[in-house]
Amino acid sequence: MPKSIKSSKAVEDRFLDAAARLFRVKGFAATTVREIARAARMLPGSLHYRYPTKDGLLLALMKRGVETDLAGIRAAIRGVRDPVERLRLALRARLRYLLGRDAAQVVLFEWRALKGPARQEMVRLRDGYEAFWSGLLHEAAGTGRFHPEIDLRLLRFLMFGAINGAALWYRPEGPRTPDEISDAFWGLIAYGVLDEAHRPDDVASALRTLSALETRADGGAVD
Amino acid sequence: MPKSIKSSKAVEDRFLDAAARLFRVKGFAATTVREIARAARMLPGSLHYRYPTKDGLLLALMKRGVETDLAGIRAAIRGVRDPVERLRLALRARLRYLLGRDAAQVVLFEWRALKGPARQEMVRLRDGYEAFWSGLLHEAAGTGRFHPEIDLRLLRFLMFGAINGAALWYRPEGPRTPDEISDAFWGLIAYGVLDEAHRPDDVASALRTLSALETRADGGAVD
Amino acid sequence: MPKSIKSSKAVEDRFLDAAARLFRVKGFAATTVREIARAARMLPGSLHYRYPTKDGLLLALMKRGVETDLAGIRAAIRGVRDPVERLRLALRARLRYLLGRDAAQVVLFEWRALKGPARQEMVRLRDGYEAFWSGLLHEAAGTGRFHPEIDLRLLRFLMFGAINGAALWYRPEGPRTPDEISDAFWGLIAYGVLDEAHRPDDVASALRTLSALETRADGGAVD
Amino acid sequence: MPKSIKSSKAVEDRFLDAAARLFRVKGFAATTVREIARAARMLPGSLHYRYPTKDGLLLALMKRGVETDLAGIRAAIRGVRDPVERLRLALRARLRYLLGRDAAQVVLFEWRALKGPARQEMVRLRDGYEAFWSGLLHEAAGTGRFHPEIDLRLLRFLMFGAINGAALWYRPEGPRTPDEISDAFWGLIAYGVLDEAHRPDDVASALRTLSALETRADGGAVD
DNA sequence: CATGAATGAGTGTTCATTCAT
DNA sequence: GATGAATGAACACTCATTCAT
Repeated sequence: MPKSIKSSKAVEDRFLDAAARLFRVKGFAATTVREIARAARMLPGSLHYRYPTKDGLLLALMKRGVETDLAGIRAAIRGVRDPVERLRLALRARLRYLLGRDAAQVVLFEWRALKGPARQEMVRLRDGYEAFWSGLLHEAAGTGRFHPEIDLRLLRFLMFGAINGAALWYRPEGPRTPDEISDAFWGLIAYGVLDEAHRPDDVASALRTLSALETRADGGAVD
Repeated sequence: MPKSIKSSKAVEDRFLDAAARLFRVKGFAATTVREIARAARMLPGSLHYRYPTKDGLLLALMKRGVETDLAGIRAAIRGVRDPVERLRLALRARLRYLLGRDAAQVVLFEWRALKGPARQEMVRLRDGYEAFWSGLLHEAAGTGRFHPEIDLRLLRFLMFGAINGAALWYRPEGPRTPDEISDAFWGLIAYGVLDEAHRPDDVASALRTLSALETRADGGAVD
Repeated sequence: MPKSIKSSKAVEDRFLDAAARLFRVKGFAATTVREIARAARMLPGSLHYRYPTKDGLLLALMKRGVETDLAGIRAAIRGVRDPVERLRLALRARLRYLLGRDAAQVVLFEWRALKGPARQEMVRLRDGYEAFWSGLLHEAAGTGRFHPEIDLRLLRFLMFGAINGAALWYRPEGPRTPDEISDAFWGLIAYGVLDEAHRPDDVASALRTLSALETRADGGAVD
Repeated sequence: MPKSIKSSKAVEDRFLDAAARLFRVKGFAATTVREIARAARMLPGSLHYRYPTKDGLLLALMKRGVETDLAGIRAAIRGVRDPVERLRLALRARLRYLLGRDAAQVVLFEWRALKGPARQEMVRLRDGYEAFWSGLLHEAAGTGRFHPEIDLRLLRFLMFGAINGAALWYRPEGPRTPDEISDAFWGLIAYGVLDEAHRPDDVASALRTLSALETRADGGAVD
């Protein structure tokens, strides 16, 4: 029954899309299932038929979000060899996805709403995602073109903080495309703010940070 | 009656402290006023006596957060002349506040929950805060030690994204103090990731971004 | 087509058996049609094909219960002439049915759930059943071996109360078979608890009760 | 605050009385909390303020029922010495309570609705109640006026089955008072149905039943 | 000032029933 | 005959807010 499978998938997507938009705009807790159903042009009972609980809907949304995100990034760097360039392109894909899909922002801000097993599954998902980025960073650093003193884990947090933060201020009608913003961030991170003429003699020591890695309370360290 | 004023202030602080902690852990919408009252060892009726609405409580919390934050930053840079150093110290103070107390973290993600006048007041509060940082950045850039092509607004977003993001991953038992994290971020931003030997000849063009400023949908642009 | 009739009957029995068990364990109102369908290894739609309403299912269950019960009792007393012995054997058959299958227990407590026409039909069913027992009792009393002062309607209630009550405390793994329990009840009812040496002189007056029959609110009196 | 305590107790009683009546007429599962609140002339939220869950309301109702029942029975037999007469008076009190208050019947039929800890507490309550009756029966048998072959546990089930069953057929407008019904039952149980002239020679063997006591699945045997 | 009982609109969820396939 | 997706009214329960004391 290609018809029924197709329509079933389409119905689920309608629910997930509607939920993603509302969760992004109003937040998970402030969004009612009735609003989601109405936005999907269905009735509350029908939503419950597919997703028995509101938490389950959020989890399904987040899963789809992470998968789509990773797929987009992998496609963006496919065939590119230079690890530093791969990092730049990955950042581009990430920001493009973050600003283009509602689900991505939901993943960022609403994971506190999940409890118990659903939360654990989300943590697992996120750890996998972070591990992927750790890999990209290690490969880029492995070229020898990075200052050797740089703490890659803090660098990852810096990059992600900047990129994710864009979800809070970006407006589609603004003057820059996501790609331009991403490249600008990358430029700042790669080359620094200070003119070369005004740098201290020993940049290395300024970049040096503690080497011990903290251990994460909710799972092992990725980096 | 300094006594009564003091005790009144203390009671309000108990409510705000309790609310700050709960909002951070569970989110604004997922926290009930009964929980806040119980955490402050009061009864729901008493909470409503001080803060007639839940939105009002969030707004008061945000106001206190911005004031405390700004006071900490101003104290940190008092007497320091060099604008670049002032920027570094301000970042330190900001992260110290963000990681040390619960209060302001709620500002980052929960303002979506506010509606109508409360939301407008929140936007005004945030705009004032951002204007302060814009001032710091312009002064630093005014030294001539920044690459002239840098978009200060994007730089502010980069810095704030990184700093605010730390609220999501920082653990007090981790290996670094807030000051160390802040300095490390500043080091990366100031000097860049790439070794000087591997930079392109024309860093300026890589840093150049569009000059037009986007207009903010929810208020005027600050920068 | 004896085949299709047979299979149709078998399917209906699967539904009724599943419903009987669940109604006994959880009660009528607390049992969902989905649970019944699942227990019968069918889907909700299929259950509704046979029994369009949940009330109808309960009614069908009750009908089957009364029919099976009466058939068992009739078989047990077939060929026995002595009306008192017929009464003892009927009690045995009744308890055997009640404890052996789930079906009829639901009749005892769940008819409150029915409304309107279904409830009237249930009352009719029950009245017919009670009329059968009234006949048995009148025949036994007609032998002249009963104390003449005994109110046969109250005696019927006593017997039924004891027998039906067994459905609430009986455990198959207990020390007595249903037949033993029934005979023990019959022994107590027939011969009394008090030793003959300790009876009052005038047992008759102690047994005498009012002769007027109450009228039933939900239908005519059977006895 | 005698006022508030008194009114608080009165409000709780209003809820319990309303719930008892509705549970008796429609059953626990078929009664909505809105109906209970309306019957108590309160709003749903107010009911929830006193009884956070519907199950808790049922449990409170049952507790009050058992306590009131026992208190009535104890008052009825106070000062009476003859154990057989005490038994007769206890049965009277029990039936009077059962037919006079809605709560009692709820205890009889709705305990299946309780789950987990609430169910265990109910079982404990019921065991205590049954133990009280066991005591009455043993004392009566201890007079030597009972047939020695009688199984007291089965006798208890017989008595309770008859008495409890009355809840299902009794109508206040009927021809007999609860006391008359109770005495009639007691007469039948005490002296038996069969006229002395028609008894078999060996009543003892007819009354004899197995001596081993079954163990209860949900707790120890009381008798 | 502080309380806590009461409110009632609204929430996530349930479930008997319908019906196109 | 059988299916299972869809329905929507109803459910138990929540909770910000009110207000008499």
